[in-house]
Amino acid sequence: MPQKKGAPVRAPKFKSSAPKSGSKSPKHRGYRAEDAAAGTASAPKKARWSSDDRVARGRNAERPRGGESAARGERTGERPNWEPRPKQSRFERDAQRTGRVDRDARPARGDRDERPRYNRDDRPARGDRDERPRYNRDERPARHDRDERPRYNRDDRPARGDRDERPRYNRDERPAREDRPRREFGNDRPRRDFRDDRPARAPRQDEAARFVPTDDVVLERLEAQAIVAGDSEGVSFGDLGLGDNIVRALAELGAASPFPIQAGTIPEVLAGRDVLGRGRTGSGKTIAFGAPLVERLLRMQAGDSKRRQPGRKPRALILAPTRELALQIDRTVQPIARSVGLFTTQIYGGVPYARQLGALDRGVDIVIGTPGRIQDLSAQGRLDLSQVVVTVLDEADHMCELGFAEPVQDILDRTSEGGQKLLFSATLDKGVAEIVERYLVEPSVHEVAGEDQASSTIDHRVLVMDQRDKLAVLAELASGPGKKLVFARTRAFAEQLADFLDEADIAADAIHGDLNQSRRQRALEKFSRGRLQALVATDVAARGIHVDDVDLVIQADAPDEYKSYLHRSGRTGRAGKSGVVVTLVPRNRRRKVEDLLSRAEITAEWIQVRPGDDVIRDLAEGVAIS
DNA sequence: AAAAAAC
Repeated sequence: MPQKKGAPVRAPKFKSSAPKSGSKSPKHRGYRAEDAAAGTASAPKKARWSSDDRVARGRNAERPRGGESAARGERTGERPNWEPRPKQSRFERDAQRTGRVDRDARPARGDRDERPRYNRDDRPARGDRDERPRYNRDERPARHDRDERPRYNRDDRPARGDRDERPRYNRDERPAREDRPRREFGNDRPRRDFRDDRPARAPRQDEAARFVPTDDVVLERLEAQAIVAGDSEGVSFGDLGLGDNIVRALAELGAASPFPIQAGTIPEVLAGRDVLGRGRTGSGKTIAFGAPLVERLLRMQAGDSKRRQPGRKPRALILAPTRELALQIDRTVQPIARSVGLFTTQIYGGVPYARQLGALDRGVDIVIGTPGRIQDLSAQGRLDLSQVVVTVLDEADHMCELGFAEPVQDILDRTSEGGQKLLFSATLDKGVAEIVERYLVEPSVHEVAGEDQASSTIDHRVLVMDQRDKLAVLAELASGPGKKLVFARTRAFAEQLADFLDEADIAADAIHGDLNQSRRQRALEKFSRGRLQALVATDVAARGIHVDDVDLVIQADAPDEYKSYLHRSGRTGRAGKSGVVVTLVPRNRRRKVEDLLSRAEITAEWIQVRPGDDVIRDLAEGVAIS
């Protein structure tokens, strides 16, 4: 198998020259066993590197030392002051930092500032790189422009009064935008009957084939029965129809009594109806479909043997748009299922088949996974979906978008005809209409009444800044205590930002689709456990992912789609907790972001900032600002 | 045009 793009690549060892004295002794702080064995390239003095040395080792000759990046050189505008390092650098640095590699050879903490930060620096040159043209340090503009400006010192900032002259962004001076009527839930419109106008099944061979660029349009919401929060007051999971074991399992998961969306949909699911559920991010949708799904399977098998029968075919299927989300759903559903003797398994890509096939052979009741691998196994005849009588689409609107719709429909076609279908999302809209018309029968549609921004626990800020100040502002925002989730629009930029933050001594890692599954999971797990200050993500982490106590969501790039804004934001402020979302916007993108927020029906405070401003520090430190 | 999702 070819090397995965994101996997660390070992540099070939250099053979010729003899080890230098400086690295020979195990007591020397530069000592590395493998260097002694393999030999070290000519590094005359260990203390400092010449630019040639650095160039010879394939590194950016002007790469800064850690910690200075944010403050240096941004305003020259002539070239980026910071450039990405090779991908494995953060990984290796992490190994060094955590001591998993070379623990004993690692210098005492105090020594580290005096020498290059990475073991990489001690590695031999790679001869094959020498021929490639390299950036020449001597051709750079003189350093003086950078050296004159010291690293930004908070205490040297002008007193507050001096800064008042800078205009604060004034909402009222913004260009008027067309008055779009607020979307209504349409309680007075006739309820749509999805069945009667269902068209004959259309051929769909070409649907995914052609690329149709779509605007970020706000689709009509579906008619829904409003769930009034107060109605579920004092109602227990047991009252809703769940059995004792399941209620106990829910309590152990921390769900003592039902959230509104759960109170609304659980009885409907138990009644066997097709259900569309819309509850905002962090409102408890997983339990809303997971718990009644288990209860239903249990009721349907009443009388059958409770024992796990080998080869038993799955009777329920839960589809999610990302592997991490599928895993997370399983972490909630599995204990509920196990409490009544049912088994779940995860079927998703990026991992070997063997384990998944083994689990299927042992017999499984609920399959949870992503479309690709499920379609794959199913087409191979190794996953029989014909007994699936309950299918859930989590993030259903997303699952109905281009690229997902086709495999999702293929999978739905393989499930038992007439099986129950449950569609859930925080942004459920008419985008699911085609699937609904094709596969659902008289769905009952639910949403929680009064879920608008006014009732939200999330606070939105837009920081308008010079494009070239972005990195500095990001570093300031990401410093400080607490978990910061940073979103970038592309994988490459996410990777760059993680490197950049790590360089700035902010423990950071990245998660995106270019990384192998184990690195994706490891990054997310480290972040969850509080071992990272910042996790930089693409939209792979925008939907559904729950991490306790993310206090700040930073959008280094504004998203393209309003739904993405809503889902990214929803990584904070979960289950009624408070949270802050900060979007970094270069001046020339203001209009675009205004439109985006308007589609998302979000009102944010707009603030003009420069690096070092109090606002930024306060946001980083979680100080509430009115 | 990007991201995600199979090998």
